Amino acid sequence: MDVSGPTLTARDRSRVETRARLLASARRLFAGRGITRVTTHDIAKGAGVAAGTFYLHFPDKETLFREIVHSAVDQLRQRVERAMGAAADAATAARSHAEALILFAEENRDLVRIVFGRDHSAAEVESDVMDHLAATAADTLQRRIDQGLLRSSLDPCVAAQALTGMFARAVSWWIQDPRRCSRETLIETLVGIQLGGTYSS
Amino acid sequence: MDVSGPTLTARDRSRVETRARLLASARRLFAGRGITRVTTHDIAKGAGVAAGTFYLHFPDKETLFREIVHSAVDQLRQRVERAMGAAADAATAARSHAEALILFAEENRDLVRIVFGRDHSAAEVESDVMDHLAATAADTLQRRIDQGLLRSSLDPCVAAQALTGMFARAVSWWIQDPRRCSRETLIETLVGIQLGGTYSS
Amino acid sequence: MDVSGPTLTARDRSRVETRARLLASARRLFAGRGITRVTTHDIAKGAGVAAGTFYLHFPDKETLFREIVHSAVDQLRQRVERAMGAAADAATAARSHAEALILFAEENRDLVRIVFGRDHSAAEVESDVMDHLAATAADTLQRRIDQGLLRSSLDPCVAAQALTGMFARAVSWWIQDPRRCSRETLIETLVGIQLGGTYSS
Amino acid sequence: MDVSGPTLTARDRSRVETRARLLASARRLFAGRGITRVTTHDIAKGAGVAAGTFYLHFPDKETLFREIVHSAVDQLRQRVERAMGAAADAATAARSHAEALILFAEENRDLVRIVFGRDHSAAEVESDVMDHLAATAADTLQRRIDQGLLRSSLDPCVAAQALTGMFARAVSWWIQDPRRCSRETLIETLVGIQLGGTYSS
DNA sequence: CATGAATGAGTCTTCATTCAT
DNA sequence: GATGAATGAAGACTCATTCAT
Repeated sequence: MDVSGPTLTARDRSRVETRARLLASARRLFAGRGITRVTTHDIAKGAGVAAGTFYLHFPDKETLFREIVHSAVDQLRQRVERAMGAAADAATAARSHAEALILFAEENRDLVRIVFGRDHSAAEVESDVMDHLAATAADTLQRRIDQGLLRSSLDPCVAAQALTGMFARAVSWWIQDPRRCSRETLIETLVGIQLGGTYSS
Repeated sequence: MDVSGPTLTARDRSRVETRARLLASARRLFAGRGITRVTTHDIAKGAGVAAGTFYLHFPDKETLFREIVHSAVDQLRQRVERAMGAAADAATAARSHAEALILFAEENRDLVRIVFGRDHSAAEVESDVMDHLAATAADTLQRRIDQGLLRSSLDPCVAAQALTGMFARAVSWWIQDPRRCSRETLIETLVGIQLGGTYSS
Repeated sequence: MDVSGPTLTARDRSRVETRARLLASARRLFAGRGITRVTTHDIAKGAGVAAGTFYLHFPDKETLFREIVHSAVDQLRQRVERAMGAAADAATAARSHAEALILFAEENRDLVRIVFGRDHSAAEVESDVMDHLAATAADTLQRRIDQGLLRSSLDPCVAAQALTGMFARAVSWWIQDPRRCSRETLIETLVGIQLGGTYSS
Repeated sequence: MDVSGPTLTARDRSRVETRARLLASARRLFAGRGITRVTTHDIAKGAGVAAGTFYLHFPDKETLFREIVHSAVDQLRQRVERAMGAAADAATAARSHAEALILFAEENRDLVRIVFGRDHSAAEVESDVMDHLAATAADTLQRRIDQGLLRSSLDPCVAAQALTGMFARAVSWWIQDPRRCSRETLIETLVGIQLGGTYSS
């Protein structure tokens, strides 16, 4: 298959593989025990390498965790963009957005639990993620304002924070135990609030 | 032996005072450095007592922190109840609710920052607070459903999580730096979303 | 004996004792293995206390070592001052000085070996000691210049460095193995150089 | 297979060059940070070779350092011998000796600082150097005794240690900051002590 | 010869918690 | 009740050294 020449030497491949195994080991352990209760030694052992090897690939546990989360956030953004790009009207867009978000959460339950769960030793990383998501949301809302789609009484920055908080909380609450309500109910409610608020008109 | 009232009272008073000083010392230090970077020794020293005394009043740092937060949450609930009880209609109630929340946050900036800020070593406590607030919100929403005030497409549990997440995020974002927007803008937007969603009708 | 009241409580006494035992343990271990090959754990164990106790008394190994050395240097200075104060003329003073130095070295062989020996992980501490001794020597020489006792072709600063280096090297060489020459020979030679140089007139 | 001369020579040359670059890299780094704070990785990287290559040329850091120092000491000895060989009388010899020493120190400031400076992680190497220099000095002094040039009250071994210590300390003190006194003053004082001691006759 | 990824023993340091006084 | 010295488990991180390629 890979006939593109020696882009990766055997050594490079091994390096990349070790790194990947450390990443996988960390993700697995973090999901099970939370970040603080996992040591760099645990991660190395879980990856089948020596303790020192960890530091050949990551400066510390925090940085490794950031990398895991950031790559996930990147994926999420791509998904959401693709989902919303295809939407014809506001209602469809809101629904696509919610569906993409929830699907992603289902496919990355471990990560959502680590980042938003009770033992979020995730600390600053959760903040970074939220800031990032909120910033993206603010951009989107600004565009809607320009298109006259947003209610004029809303401030885009505040609304971005509000919606980000709303989704993060609702989705992570649901993913904690998906039996809490049907996926459809979750989507309906989240989309409903966006489209018409909470009060019956 | 010594069964005389005053002595016991004096003892009790001193006990209560020591406890209060520990609480105050902890709150002050937590606000400045975040929970993980404050040791029980720091708290004791800040309260002017010996290290061991801490354990005469609290089993551990976590419990002490819980107590600080829980008493604050209690206050908050009383305020919100009082504020909303006086409201005539849905719009007024939503506004009163938002105002009470924001006023409380302003009066307890330290605490909000500790619980919801970047370095939320608050960990599980934030979760507890959110769960508590969401449960209260769910009750309120259920009552509104019974009164036919809530949109029928909304699930009260999901909506409660969503609104709690929305407020927590928006208010803690604003309190981090109140120059980010005027208090009025914040209130308008949060109330606006509840009353009519984000899209212009 | 100690009827001066409770200047030291039992607790203080225990604290002081622990500290003293750590100091003694360190000195013993340093002499045997050199500083770098002694860990704080070793010192604690040697003193019969737990590892953490070390840090209750000293911020680190280096500081502990400095304290050992500085108190010894203080003693040395007192001895030398006393010895030279009683001297009538230059020749007597030089001899008293050398004798005091050598006596001190004999009584503190361990320390001399640690500070000036082969494995002087003593590092900066040796430098500090030498700087200190040289500064003291410079003062003494300056006084002699004022009294017209010193040869006019000598710079007191340079001479202070030279004499300090001379004594440190010769004495630590001898203390390494006192059978290398008799104490009298050592003294004679060191005093002789000071009084008349190395060449026969 | 390849037994042709030139190839082998090229190989050898590359081997010699790699070795030289490691030596140069080490010397540069040692001067800047002191020995302990330079790792074998640093040295290899500074020489533009891989970490493992280091061990193809030197068994360890210590040995490499010894080599640097020993070659310098060899140079020094040659210089001093040449300088003193030409001297007609004792006074001239002493002056030539001092001048050669100081000139060498000026040309090898880095090395002097590493070996004798504050952070002499040089450890045992300084001792070796001093022992070597002292042994050489002892030989010289013995020869002078045989010629009747040395004061009879001096023991050549002790005097050798004393003079070695004197020069090492004074010269390294001066080289640390040559503005401390003029080169002439330094020479005058060191020669003066050798020729007539410290006291005015 | 050179490479550089991997090794893993070795240390320092922190801090919640206990307990004799 | 208060004290504060002592405890000791726990974890992060370094770096000389090896060895398969």
